[in-house]
Amino acid sequence: MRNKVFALIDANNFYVSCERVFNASLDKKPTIVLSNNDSCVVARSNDVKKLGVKMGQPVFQLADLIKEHHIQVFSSNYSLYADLSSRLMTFLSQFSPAQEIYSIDESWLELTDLLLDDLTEFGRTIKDRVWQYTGLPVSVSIASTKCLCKIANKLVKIDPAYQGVLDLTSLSEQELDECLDKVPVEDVWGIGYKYSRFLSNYGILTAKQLKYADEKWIRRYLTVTGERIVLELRGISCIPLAKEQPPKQQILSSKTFGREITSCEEMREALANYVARAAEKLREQHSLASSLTVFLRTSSFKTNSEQYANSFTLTLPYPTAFTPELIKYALQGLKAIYREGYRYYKAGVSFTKITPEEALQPDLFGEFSLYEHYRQARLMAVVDAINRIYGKDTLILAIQGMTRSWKMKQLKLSSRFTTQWSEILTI
DNA sequence: TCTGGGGTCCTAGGACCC
DNA sequence: TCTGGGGTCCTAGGACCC
Repeated sequence: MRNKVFALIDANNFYVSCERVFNASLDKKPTIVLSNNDSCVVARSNDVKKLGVKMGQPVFQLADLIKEHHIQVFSSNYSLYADLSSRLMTFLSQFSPAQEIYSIDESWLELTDLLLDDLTEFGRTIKDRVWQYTGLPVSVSIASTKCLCKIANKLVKIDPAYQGVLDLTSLSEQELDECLDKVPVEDVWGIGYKYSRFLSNYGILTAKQLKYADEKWIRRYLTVTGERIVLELRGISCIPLAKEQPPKQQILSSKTFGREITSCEEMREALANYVARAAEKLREQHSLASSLTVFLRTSSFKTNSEQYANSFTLTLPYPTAFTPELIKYALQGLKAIYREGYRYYKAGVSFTKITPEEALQPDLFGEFSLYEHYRQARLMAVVDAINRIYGKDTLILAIQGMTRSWKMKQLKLSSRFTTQWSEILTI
């Protein structure tokens, strides 16, 4: 059997690069993008990385640095990033019939059957064309397994000599091992904080050492996923390309509030909004949910005030994606766990036991009526269509509230250049 | 003052079945 | 004396990812 060939295309500093697409003045300026509520750093330009700013670092710790280096600061503009991501993925799909969209800024292409004789050249073509057509800088890494692609991706970002493209399939086994020796074990895809600490206790510190570890021993302590990583490092492909996106088995909507919530009224309003958002996602993938979990918590960073966290799971009498129904049950769950006297900073809702809408089982004896179900589905389809065309939250339920003073902070938001006519770039 | 959000996979253990 | 063997399904918890 012929060895497989995969390419991983990964956008560099994706959120920062998105901000730069429509704002050329940012090109040479150090720039960061913040998480929800403008709290943590989630994307950094290269010069900011060099200043030692860490992924996930709270921005309040950086006040001096931002002033000193004139760092440009942006709130997360997900409408913009999602749209540019979709352009990028569509553009990449022309380079191979087999594509897996892995995250908002990463895509795999399988190149096994393409019979390319110069893979590095092919990688350069992808990189240059993406830049030309989307304005996004990407790195391309090519290898015989997905795990090795991820390794190549680390190397390509460390060493500018590769100029953004690295093909590991052209290397001899010995050259490959030299590369693996440069990668710390915690940078291997699938090895997180706990596993890397465990492995280093046994003297396994690099990707190369993991490659030559006893796979049976690894399986015992790192389960079958660990064994797969070892085999993938040896060039045996165990993680196939996932072309189809299976429907989600869990849909979650949760946020920290812009300020702490202390009244049940506001909590009900916030929760209703989270349910509405999650229900939209549910309908987007044509699914129904039959289980719902509500959770809330106080801030664990506030050590001086009393802590409380709880969750409540309900099983619904029948699967549904009807927002008013889901809100009704979520509020029942909330009633069971809400306690007066705490300062809540986060809440959310999660749907599980998700089934496709066409697999709906009519209930002979219960309160469920198929006729009612279709009426509800049509109503939601109209609401979703209106919100899609005229902007989200054009139509909402009264309980979702008009002021939403608890909403998250986004003080440094750029324009939604590509998805809102009113915010289109003017020259 | 201030600390993200949304997912997946795997395993162990309990309940239950014939 | 001696109390089976082989399964499935579900959930919680722990690991990981971007």
